[in-house]
Amino acid sequence: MEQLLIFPDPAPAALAQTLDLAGYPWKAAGSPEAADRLEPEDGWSGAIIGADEDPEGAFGLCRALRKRDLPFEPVLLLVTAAQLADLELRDDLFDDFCLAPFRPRELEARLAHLFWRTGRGTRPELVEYGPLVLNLETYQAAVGGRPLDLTYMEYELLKFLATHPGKVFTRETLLSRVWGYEYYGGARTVDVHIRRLRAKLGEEHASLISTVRSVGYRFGQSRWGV
Amino acid sequence: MEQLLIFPDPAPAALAQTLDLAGYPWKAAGSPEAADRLEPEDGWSGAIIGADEDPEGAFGLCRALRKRDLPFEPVLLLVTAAQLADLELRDDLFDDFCLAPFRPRELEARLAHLFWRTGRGTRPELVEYGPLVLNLETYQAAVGGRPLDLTYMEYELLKFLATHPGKVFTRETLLSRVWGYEYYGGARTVDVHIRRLRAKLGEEHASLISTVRSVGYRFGQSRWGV
DNA sequence: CGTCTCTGTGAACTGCTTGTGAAACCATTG
DNA sequence: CAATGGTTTCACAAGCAGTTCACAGAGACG
Repeated sequence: MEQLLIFPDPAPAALAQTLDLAGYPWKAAGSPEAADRLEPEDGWSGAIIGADEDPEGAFGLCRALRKRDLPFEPVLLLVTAAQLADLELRDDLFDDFCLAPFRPRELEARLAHLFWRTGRGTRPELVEYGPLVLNLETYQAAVGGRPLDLTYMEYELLKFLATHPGKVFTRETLLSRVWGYEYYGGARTVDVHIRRLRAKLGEEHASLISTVRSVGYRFGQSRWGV
Repeated sequence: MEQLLIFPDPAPAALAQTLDLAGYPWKAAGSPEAADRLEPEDGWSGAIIGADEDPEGAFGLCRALRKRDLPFEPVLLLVTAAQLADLELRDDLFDDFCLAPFRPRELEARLAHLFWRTGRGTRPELVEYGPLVLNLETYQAAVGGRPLDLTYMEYELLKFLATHPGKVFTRETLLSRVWGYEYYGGARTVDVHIRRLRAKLGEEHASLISTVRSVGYRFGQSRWGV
């Protein structure tokens, strides 16, 4: 069986012991670079990221994992009770979480359930909204049946917006969530990428992205009902 | 928002309290038949199934929910530590689980994440008063079902008023609370914005904002019914 | 090493938002 | 009824936020 990626390095004793007892092979890595270096031929089967000691490093690793091409590995986050509130805006960085300190039985159950449901292909590889379709596996996009030729950042920005339809994001939020938390750039960057997206979407669908003056940008229409 | 289905009936006090505090509407049902009978028009938005007291009934309900046609509702299972082993062969009956007794924060976080990954988004933060609805996430407003096209300051002013219904604010207070504490502007500024708001609310609803002569403005009815 | 595309930024341009003064209007009071 | 003080309405100008454009550095690729 493929290996699990553990953060941080060295792996917390309780975690290592639990995984060994449960029969999961694993390797610890302390950074995205280390994770790349240690990665098995056929990729990681999943990751358990401890966020209790070094939250920044932990979320950075999550982000790095999510940015990679597929195959996609399920991410289980270990957090303290105090960190629960922080998860709110980071839903896209993990697939399940477990409170630390954890019960070995609970962690095992979560791992088993996580593998079960990702093995089932529960993860949506398509993002659809109205005429827009994003294929997350092939990095392709289409609107109204017409394929879109998007660059990397354009795709990432559109993906983020399309997975949160209706919600308004400030430029700062977009910069941190799409470009990265450490990124420090001007707000014009966002404007111009929005403009390029609208141009590629074509006149007909340019209105998929609307401007909310003095606030930011919104993709699609509001969702009053849900 | 649609309602959550709770098992068993009556709902455990801790669960009911947590959901009420978090703002999730819910109904308890003790059997698949009761769940069908109580189901809202637009279906359940999800289910929280307590399996600690009556495991057979709980899993029976899960099975019944999974047998139904779409729409598919996410199922969160509450289990005791002793029951973790039972989950092994029942992966298909639930989408996430939480150990009981649970921490309210953890349950909330699991609900939010569950809704996020099943594509239902989180609950929109709404401010409602009579026919008026403000969606704080999408920066949209509607009155009597009709969308309002408000500018930034109009929206901010209306939001402030609508979150303090019945209370009278002087122009000075509004200037400092809505425009900012350091803002020094004329009192006419408030008047004109109130006027623009009333115009956009339409003749029918313009009276939502009433003038209190020599004092200021009030949103909604006074608490004395006058 | 050269070429090409992608990406970020400064600057000009445009249109809408916003604040303001003045005038009309209204309620209250003497 | 007239006087007064407060409110509504109007029109307009200044400023600001968003759009658009052109360009240069970075990075990928052959």
